[in-house]
Amino acid sequence: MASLSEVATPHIPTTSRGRRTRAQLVAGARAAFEKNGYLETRVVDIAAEADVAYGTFYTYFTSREEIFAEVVDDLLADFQAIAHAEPRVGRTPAARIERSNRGYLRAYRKNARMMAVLEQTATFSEALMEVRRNARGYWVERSQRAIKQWQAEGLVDESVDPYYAATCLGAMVNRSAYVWLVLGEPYDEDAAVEQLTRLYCRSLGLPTD
Amino acid sequence: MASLSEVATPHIPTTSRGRRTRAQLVAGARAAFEKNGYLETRVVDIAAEADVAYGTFYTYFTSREEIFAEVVDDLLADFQAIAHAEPRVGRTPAARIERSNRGYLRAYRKNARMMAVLEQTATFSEALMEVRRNARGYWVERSQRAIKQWQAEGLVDESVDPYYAATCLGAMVNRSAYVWLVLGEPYDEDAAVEQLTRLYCRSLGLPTD
Amino acid sequence: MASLSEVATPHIPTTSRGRRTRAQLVAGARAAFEKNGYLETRVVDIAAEADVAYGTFYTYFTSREEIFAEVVDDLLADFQAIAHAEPRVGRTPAARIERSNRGYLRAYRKNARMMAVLEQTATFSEALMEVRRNARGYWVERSQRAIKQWQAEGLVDESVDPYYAATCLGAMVNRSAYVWLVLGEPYDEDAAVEQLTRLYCRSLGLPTD
Amino acid sequence: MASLSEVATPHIPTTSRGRRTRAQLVAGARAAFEKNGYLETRVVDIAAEADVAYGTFYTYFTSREEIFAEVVDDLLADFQAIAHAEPRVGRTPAARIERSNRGYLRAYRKNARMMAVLEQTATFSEALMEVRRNARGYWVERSQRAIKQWQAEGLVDESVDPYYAATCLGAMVNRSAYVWLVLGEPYDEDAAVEQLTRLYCRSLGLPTD
DNA sequence: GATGAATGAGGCTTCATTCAT
DNA sequence: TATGAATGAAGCCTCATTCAT
Repeated sequence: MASLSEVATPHIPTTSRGRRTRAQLVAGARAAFEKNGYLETRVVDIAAEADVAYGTFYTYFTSREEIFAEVVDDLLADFQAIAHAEPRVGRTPAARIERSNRGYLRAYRKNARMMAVLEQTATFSEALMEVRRNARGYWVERSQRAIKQWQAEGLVDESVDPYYAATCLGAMVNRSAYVWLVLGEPYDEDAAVEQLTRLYCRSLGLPTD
Repeated sequence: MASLSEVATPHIPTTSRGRRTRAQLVAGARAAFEKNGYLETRVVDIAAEADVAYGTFYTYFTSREEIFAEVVDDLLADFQAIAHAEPRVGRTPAARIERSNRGYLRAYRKNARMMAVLEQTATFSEALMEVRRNARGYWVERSQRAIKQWQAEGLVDESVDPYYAATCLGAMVNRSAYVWLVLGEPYDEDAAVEQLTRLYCRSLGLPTD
Repeated sequence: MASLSEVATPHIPTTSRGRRTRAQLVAGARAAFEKNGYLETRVVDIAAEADVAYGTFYTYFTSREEIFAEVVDDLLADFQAIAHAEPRVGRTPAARIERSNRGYLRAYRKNARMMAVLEQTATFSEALMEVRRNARGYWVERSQRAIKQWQAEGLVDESVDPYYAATCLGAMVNRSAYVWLVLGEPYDEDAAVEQLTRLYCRSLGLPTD
Repeated sequence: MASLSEVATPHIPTTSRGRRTRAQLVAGARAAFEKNGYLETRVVDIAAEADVAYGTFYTYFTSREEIFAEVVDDLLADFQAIAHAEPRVGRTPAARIERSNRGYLRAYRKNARMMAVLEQTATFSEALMEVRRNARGYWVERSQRAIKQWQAEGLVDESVDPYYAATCLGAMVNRSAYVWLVLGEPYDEDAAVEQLTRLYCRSLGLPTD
């Protein structure tokens, strides 16, 4: 997954004081974005959250876009880390699917506010649309490969198109997480994982164990 | 479904000339929103698209948000109309599900640009979030009732939770449409409907006919 | 002489009220530039001098540069008009030179403050340097042609190089005007014209009448 | 001629390291001013050119204006030195005038970039206007004395006003140098000196040798 | 002394909304 | 009713100067 902030060239501090200030700004930016969304966040809000003067923001970043890119990079890295931290508890397809779903929901829940902001920005920023596209591509690609593998093993019948299945089931998990964790529809994590996994497996004709 | 613009009290023209101008503005607004998204659309753009003077906008609307509400009302009405215009070709669950999915995709495709804009605005406007919540509620409610009915008829087993299933499968259809029609991922409508329906049915344990 | 504002595309008002406001802005800009120089003139100063709101400036101009270009165009037109309004009182070279010098000094005096501002801006703006270059070229070209003519008539000897003479004598008149009318060195217009003309004629070997 | 920086009280370094740093700053300032003009030169540019840290600038100078004053002092000293380094090759008025003109053009050429910057700053800084006024006064005063002397010797007739003549001919030389060396109009130094001197002498009625 | 980070005042521009014709 | 001009609040960015290490 490409880094969003790769192209950006923010000022890199030399001193430890500078490193501290820069980190404060990134943390402050995340707090501000989570509190007010991207659109309603002003540079002055970021500076206030970071507890530095207005002008200090521009010592390290040239725009709100630039610091946002860095916050998103951190977000995605954290998302991946949490999602993949789930313990492997079985080797059956259902176990793998459940593990993936649980990791996804957990990572989403831990970063729900920023995921909402990312979802927001992806609707008007071409660059962030690309970021989301890449993130989606990553999950869809993984699923597609697994489905093909299961078809090769005779576990999934050939009437299933791996591309459509991966896209649709990915959409299901991603959007369900949004509905529960951003829109705030009622849910229980265990039940959600269980039902998501059941629907996922049965739609492919896989045993639910 | 509540109308977004119910609360607003827009100026209602008495003369036919006024009605024409007002209609031009609504059409111009939709064109402008579709072209540039909500955020990048200025009142001046709407007036220009409508081919009326800047100030005329405020003869009929008090704000950009107000005219947007009206555009969204029209959008949702059109969406419903198209979605429900699908011919009933069978009485089996699979036939009903396919009809619903096909109607949804068709309606989405016909209004894809505005759906993208609605998706955008729903990320920062509480009122529009409510509109989307209602639209979602409508589809989920319908599905939930159908699933319960199928369970009563013994077609769907009791391990399926109607609320989660309706939520997740609704998310699947809604998000897949977004991925294909807004993000532009490749798809073929017939194949998409067929696969969506297959996944939908099998996840519930329904025959795909 | 090319117009500086040719490329600019300012908003052209439709109504008479708009025309009045725009004219107020141009007049206010000139007043502000004359009072504080180009560098110390803020958009807010121009708006204040024009007695309009801050934002109104941007209804007609996109920047301080743009309105300045228009003020300079007006300045140069006025300069030319005044300089050429001198009555023709004789046909001898000395009479023509005196007439030119008197016209130049008079036009300079009537526009001295803006000439100072133009001189200032020409030191850092490539576009305005070009304007000044053109204005200079106009006068030098005229002189050069006259000198060649006088050489052809045997009034000026061949040791004079028309290009250098026109350049140097143009520099003399132009800079003397600056010294007297911008720097404020003491001078009397009649004496200045008389002495300038004397030096000019004698340097070329022309009779001073 | 008064020194521009006389009133200022810059920090005078005690150590040799300090002296070196200070000298680097002055050299860097000149380089920066010549590169970008006064207005576009930032303190950070000066520090960068001098290869010292940003804050070090303020160890030795209190402002951009202060270091500029010092650069200008150096400039004028160098100008004088070069202008006066011309060998005395004759005692006739024409020889003295030619020597002065040649020295002026040579000194101007060697310092053309900074002369342009000085010309720029003199349009908005009262202090630098004074500096230029003094420099001008120096040359005009010298010429005026010479003309009076020549009048006493019967070499220049009484119709010439020494003040006007010195002012105008000084303006001619000064502005011609600017036109050639700052504006970049084509010129050849020998021809320029020759023609300037010819015009200068003949305007006063002096033999050109 | 030298360094590089922190500060915040100042000026610019946009554009939703109001107003005069 | 239609028009298009006028308004000014809000947010952005720069950079001279000050400060902590």
